[in-house]
Amino acid sequence: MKDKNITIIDIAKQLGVSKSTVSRALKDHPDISKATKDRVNALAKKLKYKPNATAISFRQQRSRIIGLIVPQISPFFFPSIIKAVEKEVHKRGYNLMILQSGESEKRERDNLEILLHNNVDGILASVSRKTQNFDHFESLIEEHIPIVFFDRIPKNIKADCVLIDDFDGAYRAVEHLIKTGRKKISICIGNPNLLISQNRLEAYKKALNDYALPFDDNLVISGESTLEAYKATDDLINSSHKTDSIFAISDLTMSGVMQAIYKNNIQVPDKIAVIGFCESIFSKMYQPTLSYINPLGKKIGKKAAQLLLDRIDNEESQNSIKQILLSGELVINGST
Amino acid sequence: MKDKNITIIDIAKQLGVSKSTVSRALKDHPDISKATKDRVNALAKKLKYKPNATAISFRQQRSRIIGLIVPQISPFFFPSIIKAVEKEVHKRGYNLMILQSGESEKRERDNLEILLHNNVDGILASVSRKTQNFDHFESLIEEHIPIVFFDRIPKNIKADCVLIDDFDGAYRAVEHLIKTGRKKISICIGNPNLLISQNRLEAYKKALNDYALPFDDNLVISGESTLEAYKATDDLINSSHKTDSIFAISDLTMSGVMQAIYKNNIQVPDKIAVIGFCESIFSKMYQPTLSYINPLGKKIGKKAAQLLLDRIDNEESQNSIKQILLSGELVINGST
DNA sequence: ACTGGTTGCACAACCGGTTGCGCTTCTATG
DNA sequence: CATAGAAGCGCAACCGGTTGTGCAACCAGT
Repeated sequence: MKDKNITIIDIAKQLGVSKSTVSRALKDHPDISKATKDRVNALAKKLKYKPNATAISFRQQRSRIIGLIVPQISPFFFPSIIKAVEKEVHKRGYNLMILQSGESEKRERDNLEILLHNNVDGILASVSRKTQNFDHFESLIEEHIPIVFFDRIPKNIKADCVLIDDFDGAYRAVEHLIKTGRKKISICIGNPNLLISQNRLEAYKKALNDYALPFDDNLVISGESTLEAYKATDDLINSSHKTDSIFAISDLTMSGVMQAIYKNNIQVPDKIAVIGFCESIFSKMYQPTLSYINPLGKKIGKKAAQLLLDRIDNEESQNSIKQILLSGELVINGST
Repeated sequence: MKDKNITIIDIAKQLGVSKSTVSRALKDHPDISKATKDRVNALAKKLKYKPNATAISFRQQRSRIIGLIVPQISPFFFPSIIKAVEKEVHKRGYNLMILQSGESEKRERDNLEILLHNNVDGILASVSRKTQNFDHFESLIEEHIPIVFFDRIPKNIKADCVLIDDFDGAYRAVEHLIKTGRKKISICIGNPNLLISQNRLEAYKKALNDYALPFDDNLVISGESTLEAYKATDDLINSSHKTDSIFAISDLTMSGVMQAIYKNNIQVPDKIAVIGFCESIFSKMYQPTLSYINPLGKKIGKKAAQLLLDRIDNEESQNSIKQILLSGELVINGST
């Protein structure tokens, strides 16, 4: 039970003016004399008046809240996205309501409901891995609720999207391995159904092909979780396929790969080189520090937020749908 | 620009009843006949009526939003806290607005302002490392805004708190090292000004004392960041002090410690045993997997949310201030 | 003195629900 | 048959700002 807040009515009464005058005085409206404005501002300050955001949201029919749906807050590059989104959004006078789907389609739908109930002015979303049916997002678009997808986007969606250029990044990672003399390059993908796995695998194939290296199905392993990636890598290492390098397409798979490497006491990069597609912070958690393609969470967050806010703020010229591809950065460290 | 939403007035008009009747029908008020309720509910469903949460917040003078302030979303156990808080809060019909202070006192104050502007019904907070002056929190308490602190709490604050039992956990970690035969036990703390560092260091001293081991200042190292912890550990390893085990009091220091260990090619646990005070997921990122005290983010989040919601929902019996200590769990893995 | 324009403010509607109160109409009871 | 009470619904105020409109007071120009 909070104490009652000061309202413009309190100020109006004490000053013997109407509440509309107070309202306009506070917003420096030209209709109000300087003398009145000064009196109002002085009293407002004295009483520690805080405008009631709920009342304003209600009146304006806009909450100045942006909804953000992510699969998970934590692993691994979402935090940097969130940070960037938060910064951009605050800069333009909005706030953020962050919800996690936990990779569940049901919770994703529930979260969308929550955001709508809270009258968010727009939504930023990265879809859950398990979501198969995207009609909850499609109906938002039909209702013209501004929405921008990032990183994990629904198939064939008619909305703004901001993406890592998976293909480009993966290609450069593999190319880097090739250029440092590797011949039996493995790739550890995540869930094969994810677009991200597919794209990065395609790039891997293309790079091999471009450099005239054979594609060997045995060198493609997959693990949806760290543990699965660990097992798959362990199997690969102890198989007859003699890989000389591994490209791990995500933080989670990377973690699994490195565990297997430690377990088997493999020299990196002498015996096997490793390159990831991960956040810089994780590359530093291993020895030697890992080479990686940085997925640039910060850039994604900033760009996605900008697209959304532009769409909200400028009501016109919104017919064009923008799909933005951001290129990851290749950082070379001790593992290659 | 979103499409206009259906309101109870739309329903009322179509049905030829007043909006108060619609409102009551929707909430199953006894004054309304079953026939009318059925008609209202049917039409509401047909039109996909969604109550306007902003209007309700405004009228009820409560937002059903809980504000959550954390230093950072990511490293390392905040995600599990957030997840638990989110779950608890949703269960009781509230939503979460998450803000990060980024370990900055200014942003912590700004975030508090944002939450107040958004009329949150209560606040969960873990304070920034750099915050020295807590009057922004104290004035909240004076205004009787429900608030619960967790993990990092202001000194001498008169509010509910939920804490890890640092002392207990650290004691058990050191005790475990002692019982496995270590004699020259080091501790790597974070910022020495933090309560967490101080408490865990005290426990370390007490455990040594209880088991009749001498305290040696040279075995206490500190690193506020991973890099600093790395350097401090590296120095220690290459010094004459011959430590046989290290207790790292946080995820960040742990990461630094392990990097130094890898760099110096030290056998774990043969030459140096390592134990952390970290999330389970991080213990698995090293080889051998690390023994650790689990700070139980999930429990903290749940408990903190429950305390806050209880305080919000039951208006009475709120005079007592609760300070809750949760014990971490000792998990023994390959590193000790 | 009359007109036209400007200045500075008040009034009231409005946003979408909630809720106390009061008004019918119908039923039951003495 | 009169009347008390209940059932079912409408009216209007209210939450705290914002904003279109109206209008009095004043000034300058003719």
